[in-house]
Formats: sequence, structure tokens, C-alpha cells
Amino acid sequence: MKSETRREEIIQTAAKLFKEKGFSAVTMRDLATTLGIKAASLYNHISSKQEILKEIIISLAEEFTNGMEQINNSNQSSIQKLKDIIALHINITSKNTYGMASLNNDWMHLEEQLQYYLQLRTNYENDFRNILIDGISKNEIVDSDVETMLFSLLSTLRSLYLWIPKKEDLNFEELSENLSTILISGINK
Amino acid sequence: MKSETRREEIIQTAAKLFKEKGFSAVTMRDLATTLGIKAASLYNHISSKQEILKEIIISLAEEFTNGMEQINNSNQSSIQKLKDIIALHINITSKNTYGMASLNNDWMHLEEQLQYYLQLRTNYENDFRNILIDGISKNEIVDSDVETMLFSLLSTLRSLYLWIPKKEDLNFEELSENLSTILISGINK
DNA sequence: AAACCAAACTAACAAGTGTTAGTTTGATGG
DNA sequence: CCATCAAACTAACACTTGTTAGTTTGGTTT
Repeated sequence: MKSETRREEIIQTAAKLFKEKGFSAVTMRDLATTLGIKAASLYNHISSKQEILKEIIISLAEEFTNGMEQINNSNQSSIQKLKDIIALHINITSKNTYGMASLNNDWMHLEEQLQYYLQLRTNYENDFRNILIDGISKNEIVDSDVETMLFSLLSTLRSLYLWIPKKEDLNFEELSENLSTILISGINK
Repeated sequence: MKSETRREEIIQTAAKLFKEKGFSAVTMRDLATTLGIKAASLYNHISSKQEILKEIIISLAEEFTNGMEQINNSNQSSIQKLKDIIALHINITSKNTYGMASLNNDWMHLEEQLQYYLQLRTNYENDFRNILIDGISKNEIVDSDVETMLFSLLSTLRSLYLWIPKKEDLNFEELSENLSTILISGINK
């Protein structure tokens, strides 16, 4: 059995470099040097640079899809569903801030998997939007412009990868609570 | 006098391509082809690929710095200052959504100007933070975690470049009002 | 008609790109 | 002790990269 751990190591190191400089600016020689080997040696573990990107992005996108499915199948208030989505983002992002950078910034360099990725993203946004619409109809959420709310929430959640690494000793519960309060109740007194 | 308009045209076209694929993935031949000329011809107007990036990013960063200075020198409530910042972002972003993509995603590829850019960004964030702190001490803003509020607001404002182009016939006033309400008062009822 | 000049062109460069082929190394288990 | 095999290596490839040098084009001004 070919060792999976070395392959994972390569992919994680790649994700770290991709976060710093972006997929296109990272060369296979950069990646190899960081790992202390020669570029050609990488190909004992992965089949192409593309494949690395695919592994990073698609697995994360599927994690989000699964998380959203769980939340949507639960019988909770719309507000509680939103809180669960916030926790989902914090959870996935804190486990892989490097990968989240690629998901956000390098998805356009996917090739065969681009359509699949876009499908997952569209579905995710639709599910998110429907939760908001449902919340409005049930009088839990203010009847403001849905697209503006969706955009604002998603922007913050998608940027977590930039912010979480700056927090020393992340307290998951605390951050989740703080962020939920701010996103749901606003900042004014 | 060398025509400035052709140079501007090149820079704007570059910004558009940089938004689609990122700075590193756009070649000078890509840029030239889009403009209907040969790559070497670009160098009659600009001196390097780097220079194009610098022009795009630094001018925008300075616009934000100037805007923030205006707002901070005004005698207004903290909440009104926040509303002004939101309007500032919408204003600058809607005039140049392409450039804002580079500002957000390609700043790390600045070379000589990297330190200057980081300085402007740090100052901007400090000014923003101080407005929040001031608002809390004056009881205008809820006494929640300042960093979380700052992060949430900035994330949304920095993502506007992705969202504004999707809105057909942007109503500046309406968007500014909607977004202010959602960011300041939240979404719950 | 001549001079000028912005703006295009052709041709070429040195360096860097992802990737392949074939080989060596060194630890592990029969 | 030998066979195995993951994982490294060297060497090379075809192609792409940003950029330079020198030249041509075609419209405007003198």
C-alpha cells in the first residue's frame, strides 16, 4: 500500500504555499524545496499540479455540502439554522485555513472539476438563501433585501480563513457565539 | 505628450484579466491579445507587468486612505462614520470592481511597494478600529468583541467587488442604506 | 513634401515552467 | 542475505514566460 501520509503532507504544504502566493505563482520547484526534495520526486506521490488543487478544493466543497444537508434536514428555527451554518464555517475553516484560501481564490483554475465545483457552490448558496426566505416568512428574520443579507453573511463567513489564524488559542464556542450575535443582532445599541 | 488614454486602457484591461484569473496567471501575451496587439507593443506604454499591478493597487489604496481621513476629520457620531465608511467602499468599488479584485487578492505580488501598501492597510484598519472603540465608549455601539466586529464589517466591505457587478442597474443610495441597516442592526426581528 | 512621433510590428533572448524517463538509495520482511 | 519497494535522485524535454532591440506604419504638423 502506497503511503497516504506523504501524499497528504505534500497536499497540505501545497495548500500553505497556495494561500501565501496563489496557485499560479507557486511552482512545483517551490513546493519541492519547501518539502526538502526535488521537483521530480513529487510525481511519485501526485500525478499533476492540477490534481493537488482538485484535492484541496473539492474535498472542502463537499464538506460544506454535507454540512448544509445536515442542517437543512434538522427541524429547527431559521435563526438556529443560521447559527449552525456559522458554526459549520468556523469548524471547517479552523481545521484547514490554508485550503480555504484556495477554495476562495483559486477555484477558477480547476479544469475538469470546475463545473462540478460551481454546481456545489450554487446549490450551497441556494440552500442558504432559502433559509433566509423561510425565516422572513416565519417572521424570525427582518424583511430586508434577501440578496444583501445573503451577500453580507457569506462574505464574512468566507473570509474566516484570513482571520482565524490571527487569533491565538481559538476558543471555538466563544467565537461562534460572538460572531452569531454580531451577524444576527448587529452592532448598534 | 504621450497619450495617457492608451496606457489607461491597458491598465484597465489588465485589471479585468487579473480579476478573472489572478495576476500570476495572466501573461503579457494574454493581455496583448485581449487588446488586439502583440505583447512587445505593450512596452511602448508601460515599463513592466509589475508596474501595471502597482498602478492598479496603490491608487485604490490611496483613495481609501483619503476617504478615511475625510470621515475621521468630520464631527459625526460613530454610527454615522460607519455609514460613511460603508458608502465609501460602495463608491470606490462600484467605480472599479476589477481593480478591487487585485487589491484584495494580488497585493502580495507587489514588490517595491509592498511595504507602503501594508502601511496604508494597517493605518486604515487602525482608524476603523478606533471608530468602533470610540462608539463603544460613547454607548452608540454594543460592547461586543471589537476584533470580531471589525473583521465582520471589513470582510463584507472588501467582498463588494464580487457582488456589485452582479446587480443590474446599481442604485447607490438604496444599496448603501440596505447594507448599513443590515450591518448595523443585524438581520433578526 | 518633409519631419515628426505615437504606436504598432518582427525577432529573439535567457530564464523558468510542468512533466517524463530512467536510476539510485535505504529500510523492511521473508 | 536477498528481494522488494516507497521515495528519493539526475538529466532532460518541449514550451511558456517577461522583456529588449530595432524596425515599420500611418496620421498630424510644419
